[in-house]
Amino acid sequence: MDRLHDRVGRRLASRRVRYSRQRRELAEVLAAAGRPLTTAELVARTGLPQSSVYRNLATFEQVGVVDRIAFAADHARFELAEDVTARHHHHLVCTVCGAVEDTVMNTRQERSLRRIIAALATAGAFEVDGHRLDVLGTCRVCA
Amino acid sequence: MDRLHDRVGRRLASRRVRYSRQRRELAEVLAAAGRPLTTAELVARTGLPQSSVYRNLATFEQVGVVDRIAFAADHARFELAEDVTARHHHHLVCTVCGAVEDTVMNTRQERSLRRIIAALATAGAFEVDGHRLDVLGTCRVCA
DNA sequence: ATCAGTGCAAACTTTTTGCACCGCA
DNA sequence: TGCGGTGCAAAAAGTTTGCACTGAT
Repeated sequence: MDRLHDRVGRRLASRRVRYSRQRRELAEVLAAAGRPLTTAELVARTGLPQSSVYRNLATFEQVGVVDRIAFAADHARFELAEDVTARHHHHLVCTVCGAVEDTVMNTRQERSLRRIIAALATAGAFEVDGHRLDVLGTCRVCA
Repeated sequence: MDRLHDRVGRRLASRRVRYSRQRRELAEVLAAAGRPLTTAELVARTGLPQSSVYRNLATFEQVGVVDRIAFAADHARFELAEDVTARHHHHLVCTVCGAVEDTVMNTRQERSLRRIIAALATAGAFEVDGHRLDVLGTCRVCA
C-alpha cells in the first residue's frame, strides 16, 4: 500500500503533478480490485463525483499510472499500469455476463507468447511495445 | 463478394432475418476494410443514416455476422465475424494515432498461442471459447 | 399483403468542460 | 500564497429508441 503510493507518487512528482487525497483513494481502489474497473464502479467505491473520477483517470493515464481499456463500447475500464503494479497480466472475459478478471501466465508461457508476437511484428513492419491478450469464454458463475 | 453475401445471407435466413440492400452494403464495406471500422466510418462509407448503421450492426452482432470490439472507449469498432470471413486474425494497434490493422499469424504460431491459452484456462476454471490478441506499438506512419 | 426494416428526430447514456472555490507544495 | 485540483452543473459525444412509412419475402 505504501509501496503503491510511493510508486504512483514518484511518477506524479516527476511530472510535477500533485498526489491529492482523491487521487490516493482512486489508486487504492484500483489496486484492491483485482480486475479493471468501470468509471461507475470507481464512483461508487470512492464516493468521488464523476467529474473528479474522469479527470483524475485522464491525468493518471497521461502520466502512465493507469491504462484505459475497453471491452464493451459502453463503459471504459481502468486498471493500474504495469509499471506501477510490476505485474504483467491478461484478462479472462466472460462473454455471457461481461465480467473481466485478471489472470497471470507463468514465465515460460509468457516468454513463448512474446516470441510469437515478435515474429508477427517483424513480418508487419510494426514496432511492438506491448501486447494485450483477452481470453474469451464463460466464467464460473455463468457456466 | 458473392461468397460474402452467400454466407451472410445464409446466416440471416437461418434466423429469419432479411438481407436488405442496406445490410448488403454494410457487409461489403466491412469486408473491404481490412480492419475494424467505427460507426462513423461506416456511416461515411455507406451513406446510411446513423440509426440504420447502429441497428443493423446490432442485428448482425446478434446473428453472429459481426463482432463488436472496442479499443478506445469513445468509438465502438465492428468487423465481420470469423465464421463469415473464415479467417482468424489479430490486431496491430498503434498507441500513437490509434490506428488498428488486421494481421494474421502462421499456423504454427497460432497453434502455439492456443496451447498457451488452454493451459491458462485450465488453471483458472474458465471455459475458453476464443481469444483476442492485440499487439500494441507504433505503426509505419507514426514511427 | 404482411411484417421486418428504414429514416427521421428525439431521448438517453457516457464522457468532457466551464467556472468559482479549495487546499497542497 | 499561487496554481493545480475539486465539485457542481451544463454541454458534448456517442448510442438507442419511438413512430410512421417503405420494401423484401
